[in-house]
Amino acid sequence: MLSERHLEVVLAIVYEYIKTGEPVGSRTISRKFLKDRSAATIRNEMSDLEVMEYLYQPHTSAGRIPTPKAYRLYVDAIMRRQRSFPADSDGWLRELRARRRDAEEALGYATRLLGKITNYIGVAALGPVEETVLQRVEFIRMGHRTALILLVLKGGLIHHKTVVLPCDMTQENLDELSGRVSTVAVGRPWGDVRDTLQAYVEDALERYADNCRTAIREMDGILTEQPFQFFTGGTHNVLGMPDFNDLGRLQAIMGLLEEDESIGKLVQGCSAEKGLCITIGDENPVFQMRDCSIVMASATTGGRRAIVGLIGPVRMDYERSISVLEGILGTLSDNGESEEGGR
Amino acid sequence: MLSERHLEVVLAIVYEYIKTGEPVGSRTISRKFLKDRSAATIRNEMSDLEVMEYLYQPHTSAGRIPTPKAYRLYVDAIMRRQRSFPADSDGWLRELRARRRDAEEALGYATRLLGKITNYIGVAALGPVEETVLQRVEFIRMGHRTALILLVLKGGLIHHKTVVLPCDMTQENLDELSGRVSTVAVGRPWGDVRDTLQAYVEDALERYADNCRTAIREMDGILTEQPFQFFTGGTHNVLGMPDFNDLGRLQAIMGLLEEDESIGKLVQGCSAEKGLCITIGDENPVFQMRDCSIVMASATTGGRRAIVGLIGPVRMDYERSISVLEGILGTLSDNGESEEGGR
DNA sequence: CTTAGCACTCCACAACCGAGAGTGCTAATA
DNA sequence: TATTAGCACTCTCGGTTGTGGAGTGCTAAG
Repeated sequence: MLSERHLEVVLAIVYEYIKTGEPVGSRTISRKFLKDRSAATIRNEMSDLEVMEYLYQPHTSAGRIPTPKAYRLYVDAIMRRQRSFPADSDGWLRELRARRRDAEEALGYATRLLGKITNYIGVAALGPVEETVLQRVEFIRMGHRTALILLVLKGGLIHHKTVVLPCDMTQENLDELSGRVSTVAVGRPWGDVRDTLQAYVEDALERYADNCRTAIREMDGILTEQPFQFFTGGTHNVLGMPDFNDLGRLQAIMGLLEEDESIGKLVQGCSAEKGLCITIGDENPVFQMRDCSIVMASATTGGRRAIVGLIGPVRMDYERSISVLEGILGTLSDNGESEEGGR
Repeated sequence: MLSERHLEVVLAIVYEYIKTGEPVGSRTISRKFLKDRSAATIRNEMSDLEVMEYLYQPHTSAGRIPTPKAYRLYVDAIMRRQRSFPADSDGWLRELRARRRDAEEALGYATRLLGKITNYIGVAALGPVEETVLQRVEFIRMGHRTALILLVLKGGLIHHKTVVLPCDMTQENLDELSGRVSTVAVGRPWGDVRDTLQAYVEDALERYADNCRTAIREMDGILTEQPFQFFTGGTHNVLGMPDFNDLGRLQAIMGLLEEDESIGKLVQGCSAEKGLCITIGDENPVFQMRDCSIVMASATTGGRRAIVGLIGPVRMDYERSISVLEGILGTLSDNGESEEGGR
């Protein structure tokens, strides 16, 4: 198995390779990290590590490059360490805090910020509100047989949708309808009242039964579907990187980041577990991203689950990425001020 | 000046260069376009065109490449021609039409669609509503001293903003306030009623004067600022293109497309004049876009001014781009069905 | 177990060369 | 006078060759 020194060597190689991007030779390790051992000794270790699939050589007589397996080792190691905020992003964090009121705007800004600070790609997914409690319901007549459904949720989130009703209604009728719906539905979780409401309108409002059914169906659609929203920022950052010199692959990646479903797939691994989550290279569910790693974490902002992350090359600076992400996340999340690791 | 044949030659060169991307030689022109003239004759013309700055050579003994000046000539020429819809995008247009109800969603989809069909970058800017007529005003209490301002405009556009008031108010007070504001402001252009409203609340509601002033100020902010919204789609399309082999420049371009102001600058040239508008290479106001051309046009969708465009390399297929853009725009714009050129 | 020494491998880079495409010029032609 | 054929010249592109350097694997000695 892995001896203590094997571990030292492989971690050193990952560290060095992340910094330089060049295959790492035995001399380098001997000179910079394990000063009391000669290059030849290191070479033997490296040879072992190669058969264990922690390293590989692009060709004989080149240095070694870490495999995803080695990165995993490295990442697990630094996850145990304590980190501190990067100092340079303080001003931006203030700016971010100012936008925290609107979750969508905040996440949009956060992704751009992540991109700017780290030079990787920032991504975010904003989930539905944790508990959907209606605060206000309005039906507004827009034209013949079309009405605007307007729902204000507790917490200030607003949903609206223009719908076509089976038959025309005056604004007065609609007001009456929204009044009745309000008395039943406002202040309680939607899940609890939906069926009650259904029964109630069937019973009391048989005059507009069709319209009511449509309206409630639409409301239910709005409130239970509540799709994730996705954000990206700084996609252009990875353009110059030597790790992405294959433009075809890079194009595939950029293409994915324009589709909501793909981003959804990427972050879904994180949605389960709490806290930081890192997928390296081909660990992640979309094969086009095999050259990328994703560092992500979840938070609650404005009562909604959010996943914020960074996409970079497998050879990304995980340590710094984690720090920055935690900084952003701390600022973003509902339990306010810096709450972890801080300086 | 430009003789008839000079023109023929330069147009042929642009046409051929757009198709192949290779410098065009005199033989090619003689063989494919001006069959009754020899290569030597064409060479003389080309020499003239070079001193007139319509063409240039990347090096001696290469063919000629058109300058922006030549592209301008070419574009002006094809603008005069009648075009027909590209047949292949019919299914997508139907899809687009289905989303026309919500201008924002429609434009988002339109840019992605443009990207997909043309393999260039789709952009769009959505302006403010032409006439801001309030249909409904609500103030909703969210917490101590914070309230949600909810404005429904004629046409179905919704604005909302959470504001902090100078002093706390009950929901009843807020309802009264919104009732009063509604009676004055609903159904008339905001510009006409703002001052009336101001005077009225000062007069009749001196009890909440501070709050009213804040509320009206915020409303005015929402309704008069009404910033443009911007959309992009298919940014990854240009990645493989040989015209953008300088990754540094490409990165600058992609960076710009993430900033709203930059896109604003790019489309502002179009906002003035009606109809189609093409900027070629360094004609456009942002120097980083000197390798790009933009084909754009404006429309009205959902009562709002929209500018939709395509960004491609200077060597883009203008003819096809224009066709596609017109197709999209026709589907998108308020006066409904295909209204120009169409098959 | 560790290390110095050495032969070997392979890449990266530069120099070189020839083929091909296209031009400019000149002199002949209609 | 406008057009064209012919020809020498230039420049790029692709392939080949050669060299320096970095790094390895192996062996034998400490």
